[in-house]
Amino acid sequence: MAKGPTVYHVAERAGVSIATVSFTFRQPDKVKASTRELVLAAAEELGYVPSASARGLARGRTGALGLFAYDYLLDPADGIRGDGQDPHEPAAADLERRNEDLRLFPLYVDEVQRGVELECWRRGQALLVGGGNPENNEAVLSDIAGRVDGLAVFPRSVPSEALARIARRIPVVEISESVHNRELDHVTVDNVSGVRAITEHLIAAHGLSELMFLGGMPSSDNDERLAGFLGALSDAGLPNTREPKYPCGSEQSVTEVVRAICEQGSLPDAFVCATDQDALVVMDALAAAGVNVPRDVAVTGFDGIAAGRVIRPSLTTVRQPMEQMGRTMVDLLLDRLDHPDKPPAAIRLPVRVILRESCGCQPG
Amino acid sequence: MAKGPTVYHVAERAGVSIATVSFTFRQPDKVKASTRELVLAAAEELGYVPSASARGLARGRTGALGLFAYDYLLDPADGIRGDGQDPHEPAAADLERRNEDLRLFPLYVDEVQRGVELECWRRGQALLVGGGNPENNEAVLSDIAGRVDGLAVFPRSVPSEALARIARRIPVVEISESVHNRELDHVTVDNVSGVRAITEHLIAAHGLSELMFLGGMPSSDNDERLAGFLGALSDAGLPNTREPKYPCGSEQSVTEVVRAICEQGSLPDAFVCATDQDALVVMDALAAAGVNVPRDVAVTGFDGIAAGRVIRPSLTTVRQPMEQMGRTMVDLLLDRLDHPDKPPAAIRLPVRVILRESCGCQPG
DNA sequence: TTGAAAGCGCTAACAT
DNA sequence: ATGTTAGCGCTTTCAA
Repeated sequence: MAKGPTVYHVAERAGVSIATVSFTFRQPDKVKASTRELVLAAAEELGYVPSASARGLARGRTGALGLFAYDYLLDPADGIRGDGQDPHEPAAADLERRNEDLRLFPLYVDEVQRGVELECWRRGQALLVGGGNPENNEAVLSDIAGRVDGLAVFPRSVPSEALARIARRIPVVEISESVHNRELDHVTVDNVSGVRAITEHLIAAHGLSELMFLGGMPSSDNDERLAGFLGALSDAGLPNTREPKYPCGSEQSVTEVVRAICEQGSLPDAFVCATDQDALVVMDALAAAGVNVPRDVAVTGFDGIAAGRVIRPSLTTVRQPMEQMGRTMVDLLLDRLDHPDKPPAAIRLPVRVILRESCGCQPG
Repeated sequence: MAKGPTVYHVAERAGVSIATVSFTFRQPDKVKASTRELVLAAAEELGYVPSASARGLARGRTGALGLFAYDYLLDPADGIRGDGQDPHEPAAADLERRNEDLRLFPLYVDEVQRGVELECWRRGQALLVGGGNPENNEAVLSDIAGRVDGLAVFPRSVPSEALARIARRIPVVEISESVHNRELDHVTVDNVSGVRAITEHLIAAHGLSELMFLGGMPSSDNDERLAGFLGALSDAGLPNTREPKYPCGSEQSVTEVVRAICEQGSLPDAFVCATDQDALVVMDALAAAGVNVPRDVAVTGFDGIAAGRVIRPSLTTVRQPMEQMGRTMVDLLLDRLDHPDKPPAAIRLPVRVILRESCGCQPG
């Protein structure tokens, strides 16, 4: 029992060759029914479980895909735990609070991951998941890379040199961030139309005119969202009066921006945020400043994370088809395996505006 | 580029033997510094990524662990999608609604999974995740089994014969459900103390006396929780007036039980529920019947899922250390690999009562 | 329809 | 300190 039965054991037991055992499992029709029964029975009795390592080696394919995501709970600054003590007692207070704050809902990443999982299982692929803090990032990543036929990654979850290296060996698909690496396959959403539509809604349905785009690190997604915003403004003949305030880098947090605006008493009519998480932060900051949403100012997000449905006021947003994006990543990977030489694909999925309370609507 | 560089290529390029290449990666100290540089450089230039299949085969260990969980979104009854149509357009309305209902928060499974992930990455183990609907369950499961050194499973996520078979070959650890299979390692929590404590709280702090235990499928966890409940009652000298009403099987849903009670106008002082999810259902049913919590009746849960913090009234519950449970599963697995002959372990982790609004307390 | 045999890429004795 | 070599368990021609 130490080492587990192999094809050899099964073959011996069934009185056939190892090739026949292999055939029985991979191409059951190629063996006579009676032989098949024999082999299957032997395998059953022995508790035979094929070794994926051996199979992978022999076939040159592992039959597994990988997913690598950053862990938004692990702050790069302070690593995975508060102290290096007992690995099982995470610096409780601190970590707990973080969990309370951030882990409330399935976020963007989780929902995409779910899509990846479901599609992998459906297509008979094993799925390896990786992640973690920047310290062991690369180790985990290249370990995974050696185990899979293709890799799905979230942007920035891994240094781009490491990614490039891996992409030389196996197909890699990146979600969003379409500009980042033009050699890779990508799946994105229609950021421009989404933000354009939600902005138009604010203007047309609520008669708002002084809108401010806010949030996020610069990224190609956010650039596109901003473009959609500006497009809607100009279509409506409105000036972008808040021009200097959009995508703020890390040196100026969203919270601080909002606080400053509140203190100056110079609220816009609406904050059009680059992501739902930004919008949540904005709403928190507004609440802290005693500003009422949507009465005093409207707020919109982008993503459609679950939290937006639950908070009060509920968040008007642009929903990305996250599960489908995950599934599409798997599609692309599997497709790429069969067609290594196709030009890089950039699938762009549609989005949907979801009107809730934070813009001033009163959803049913 | 088609097949990717191997040790042989690296060795040739660096002008050393393949063994030296191997050593360079596995035991860097065993090779002269200069040689090491040489090899590393060659590997870098070639874009070498070690094949985990080959390594696994040679070493007799894959270096990966598996996690298998049921997917609570996939109803066994109707499978993964409403129609068998386009795999990318899940029967939208239906699936969406489910997501709205169930996918609001990270549930028990998610939080445990998170612990497993973090611990795996920390310990340098790759992680394979499996799940899915009952149809491809077994296929996915045995596929995973062939790829890993050990497997963590949620109870009932897989037929027990299949599990037994796998357990013959690799260590398997089950979370909770300690009675189910006594050969396997288990990690559980102190269900009895938890429910006892929360029940005592209802009695002592709120002066309630007619309590009703409710919910869940029968399971060893729920049995223990019920035992804690009954223990607290008898300690307090209270009769279990609601005896016939506890763990209701599938033939009588929790919702129906609550509705019936409301219609009869025979509310107890409190519903002590077997899980948070049961408690949420109970609270929904009560709300639908116009019953106010906690004024008319108190409700408590068990688990400590995030949703309980967010709903109103917030849910008084017993929190399981879910992340830690996941980490512990990994511990057990890794430990078992080194000590195959140790007797089966059953780690029981402590729980914590969390007082919130649904019992009548006024937290924070 | 089945068997024989040559690898797949790497590790780990064992030699040198 | 490094090289030689024999597998690890399976797939897959090619023969029989």
